[in-house]
Amino acid sequence: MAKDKANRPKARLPRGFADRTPGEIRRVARMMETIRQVYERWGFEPVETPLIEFADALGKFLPDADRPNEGVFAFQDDDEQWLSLRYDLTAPLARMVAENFQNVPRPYKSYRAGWVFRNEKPGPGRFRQFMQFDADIVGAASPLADAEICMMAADTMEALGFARGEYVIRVNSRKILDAVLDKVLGIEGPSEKHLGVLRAIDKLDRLGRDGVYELLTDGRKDESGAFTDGVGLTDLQARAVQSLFGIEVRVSDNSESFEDDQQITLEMEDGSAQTGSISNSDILAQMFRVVTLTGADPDCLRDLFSISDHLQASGYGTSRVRIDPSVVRGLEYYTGAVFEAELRFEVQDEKGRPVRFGSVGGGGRYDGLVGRFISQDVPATGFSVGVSRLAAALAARETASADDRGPVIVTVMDRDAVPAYQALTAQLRRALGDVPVEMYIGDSGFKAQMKYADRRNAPCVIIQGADERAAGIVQIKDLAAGKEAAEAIEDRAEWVAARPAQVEVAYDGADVSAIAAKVREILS
RNA sequence: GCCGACAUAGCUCAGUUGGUUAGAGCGCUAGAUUGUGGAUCUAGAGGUCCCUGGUUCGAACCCAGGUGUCGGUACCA
Repeated sequence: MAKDKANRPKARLPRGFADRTPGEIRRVARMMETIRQVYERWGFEPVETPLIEFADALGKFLPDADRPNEGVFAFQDDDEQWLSLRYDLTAPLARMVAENFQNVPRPYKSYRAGWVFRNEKPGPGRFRQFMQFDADIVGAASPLADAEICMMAADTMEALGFARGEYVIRVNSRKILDAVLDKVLGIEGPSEKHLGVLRAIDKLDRLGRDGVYELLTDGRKDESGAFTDGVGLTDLQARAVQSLFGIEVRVSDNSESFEDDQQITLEMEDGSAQTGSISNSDILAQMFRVVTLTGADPDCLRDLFSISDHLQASGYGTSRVRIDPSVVRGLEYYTGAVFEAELRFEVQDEKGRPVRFGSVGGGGRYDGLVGRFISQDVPATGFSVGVSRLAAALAARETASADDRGPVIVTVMDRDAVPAYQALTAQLRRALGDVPVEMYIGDSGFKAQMKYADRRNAPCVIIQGADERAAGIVQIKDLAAGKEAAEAIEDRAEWVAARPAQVEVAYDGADVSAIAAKVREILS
């Protein structure tokens, strides 16, 4: 025990990191297995890379950069080379493919899961260590690959238990953004303004259309009074940008079903709304109209038209994968299609406030990433599931799930009989298969053992004292049923005498079948 | 990084225009109950009142600086 209060370390966790509970761990493990099965069925194969890479292999933060620790956890090896904890699973894959370029089949379809780390300010539901589950196709330039990723993402969401309409995979293309911005801004290629516009659009869901307009023009003051610089577009330019990216596609309130080509509402920049049966082709037609109005080359829409066709051919309509011009994402390395998996339902947190989970995954085409390492262009596209956020969403929907359940506990009434309890525990464990069973191994009395069982969330406890042993029986107490009965407790003496939720079962010291049968009944 | 709020028991928080032994609820440990978690009653344990300095006869309270937490915002390859 630490007697020296002044100098003992404080038990604490760095911001943005979290301990994980039994329920979470089991839930995530089950989810990951589900995702894995979907990916395998689509013909993807597993591959794993380490948590640590050379810093220069991960991106723009080079060992000699001013602040090698900005955004990424980095440290120097004993040979002074900078190493980094990976911040996503895409950059390491690109490195791995480039390093083994001669040996991988192309197109190379692979998946991997693991912890990634970001050294940035955490927020609610955002951590500095979190789990991602990626699937990527390297070496396929065709929109077929993008369409496949989108469809598989939709399959994954449904396999995880999200009904059609509870989620949607939204798709857009960076090429359209690039082409239209070149025209509107009058600047070819990437620029400060260009980036600023994309960042502003990316905040549409949080700030709303007016907030985005402020960011596009003169800047915006947030609720704490801090000021964010605007991009400095003219009113005309800002409105031109919003005419394309401001097309909001939302499910109309009276839509009960989530069939394909459902009733949806298109809100136009001029404030009008058009409601009707709208398909991805309809959305594309709308985008085509706006693109040509800005004078941009409509060829930028080619990929999305192609993806739309492939989706339709495979029977994936707007209820699953929907083209949406407001998707921006991952600003730096995406070169074409971009995807985002969005949850469309709300849940309440423990304080009753509504929580929107929003984006739980995303990805896109990154044709330049592998090419950074070798003198060859290698097209690639992929998708990443934010496992931690998804798990939080699933947990918030479920109440008291089996994931939280503890073991059946054999209590120790008299210490002298421990060998008999051990025998009973071993027999029961064998008879119950995958149901966990344990004997109480602490030092406390019987009452404390019941508290322990309660805290472990045990489904039931096995009780055998001298009386029971003499009579050839054990008591089985159903803790959950007991808890329910306890709501009506008035007088303790009566309550204890009645022994609610407790049954006697025959046990001769060898045959646990009757006990096992009763336990199974309680578990079911 | 910028803006703001907050910092008292394990948790949620009260507190005094600056005054002596710093409180509540919940939780925890135990007793009432030789063998039953959750009800009730009782008792107990648990605090450098974030840190440092200043003002004062006297600071948990006022002032300054620091640190930390939370929220917003920016960045997010």
